[in-house]
Amino acid sequence: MLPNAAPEHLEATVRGLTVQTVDRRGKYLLMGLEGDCWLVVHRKMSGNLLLHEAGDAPAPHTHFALRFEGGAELHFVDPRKFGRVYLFESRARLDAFLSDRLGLEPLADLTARRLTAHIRGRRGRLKSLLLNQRFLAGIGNIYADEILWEARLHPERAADSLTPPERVRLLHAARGILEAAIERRGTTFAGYVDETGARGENQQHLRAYGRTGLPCLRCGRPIQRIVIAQRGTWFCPRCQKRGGTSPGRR
DNA sequence: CCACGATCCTGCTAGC
DNA sequence: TGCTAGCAGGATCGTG
Repeated sequence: MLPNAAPEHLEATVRGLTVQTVDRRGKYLLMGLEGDCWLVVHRKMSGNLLLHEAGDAPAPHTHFALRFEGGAELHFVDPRKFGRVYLFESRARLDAFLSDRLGLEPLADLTARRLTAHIRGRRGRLKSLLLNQRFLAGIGNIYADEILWEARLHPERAADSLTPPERVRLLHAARGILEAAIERRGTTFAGYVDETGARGENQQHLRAYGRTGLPCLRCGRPIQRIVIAQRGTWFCPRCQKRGGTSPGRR
């Protein structure tokens, strides 16, 4: 789980340094330590970061822990072992890593003008594009489906075929879905919990993801499941027409 | 630029 | 009840 640092090197480098900042870029958690040193965590599919008291027995599948002065410990628990912890020894190297992988932040950088410029020449399907972290950073399978449902856009629409009003709908849906999910402290399906072990609430508000056969909450038509880019994809075949115009319009 | 499949892992569950 | 195949919130790489 340490792709860019040997465990001994990471431990020796980080030991004794104060955590000065905690931030996020896409799905990467950024811990800024003294001396321009950066610990970066990606939870991938099954990782959880849990705050423990010193001496608490680590949960099964605990692969990494930081012990702080005063006795708190931050444990990285990840059954599937897809999660990763990176060490960067300067902000410049961290930024190079991030900018290689991540596009615009939907909650910070996204404007209609930038979306328009960014989407030009993208002939792939909307769903695939939303999952592409180099396009927009931080959107995963659940929120991609929720965003497209909210925007009333078919997941297989060619991205560069969107009209200006459709792009505005996509932009507003991306912001709105992510803001609401954050407000509800995340979406807990299999095991996601926050650092205190608390589950999110957003799974109670999903309108497309996982709702095969259940009535669309806008029009009543059953939600349909297809597969795009090897990922389950849920949408309303009436509200999210391939061609564009949908019943909620006008 | 894009689609697809394989890959890294373990846990859960639907179906037999 | 017990077994097993298939699937899962992600990202990367190779092939075409």
